[in-house]
Amino acid sequence: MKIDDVATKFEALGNPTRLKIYRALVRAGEAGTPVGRLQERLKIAPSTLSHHLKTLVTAGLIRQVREATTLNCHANYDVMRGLMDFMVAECCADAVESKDTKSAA
Amino acid sequence: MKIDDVATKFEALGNPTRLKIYRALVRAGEAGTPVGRLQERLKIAPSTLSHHLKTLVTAGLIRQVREATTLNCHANYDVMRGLMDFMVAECCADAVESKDTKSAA
DNA sequence: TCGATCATTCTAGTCTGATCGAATTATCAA
DNA sequence: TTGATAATTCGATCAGACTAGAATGATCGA
Repeated sequence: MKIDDVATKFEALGNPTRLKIYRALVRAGEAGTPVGRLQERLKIAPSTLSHHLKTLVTAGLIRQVREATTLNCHANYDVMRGLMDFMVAECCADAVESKDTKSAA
Repeated sequence: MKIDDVATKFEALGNPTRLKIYRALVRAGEAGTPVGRLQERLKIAPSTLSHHLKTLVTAGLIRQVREATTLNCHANYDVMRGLMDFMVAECCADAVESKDTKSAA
């Protein structure tokens, strides 16, 4: 994952409202959550919610699947894993080593 | 870590320039990197760099230690670890399970 | 087709963030 | 103290983000 892509995803997660949406979707697991239910639970104006969902979809963090009249939203776990990998591999190789050294000392 | 704090940290990492700064600091390890060296390596205007560093410090992602005339910048590895923990514990418990189930199937 | 529900898009207002040049503060060497 | 270097703060501009009400599009039951 390129660093600009990572930044885009972090930016998407950097808004409190969007982070709550994302967390709700991740917790929902494979079943996902319809837009309407998110709206009820998080008490967000529909237009605002839709705006944030679009941002999350564009960032690749979630996807939406139409099921009859409702739109079901799912977290993209692979992308989340990619972010974690970036934090660990691209960033934290030295960090972990340093930390271990420190802890051991 | 509260969800708003997490959002603040993600937001800080959500700017490409800041993410590059942060990555450079994480890679620098315990030794850290002076502001001036960051400025040389990343080719950012001093005032812009200072602005972003302030944001990272405020978010708690890095800290600065004065050493004579230079300011040495360090990544806060504990905070990074806290972010990872949030992703895993607050978010991904179901995700990992679902993934394993899927992979096994 | 009509009506109802679900969700998005449009439009607009407000606000915050990114950037950089210029001026300022801080530290040290001589 | 003076001069030099390091870094921040100030001031201004510009672009983009957040929010939400109103209007529109999509889907299905009757």
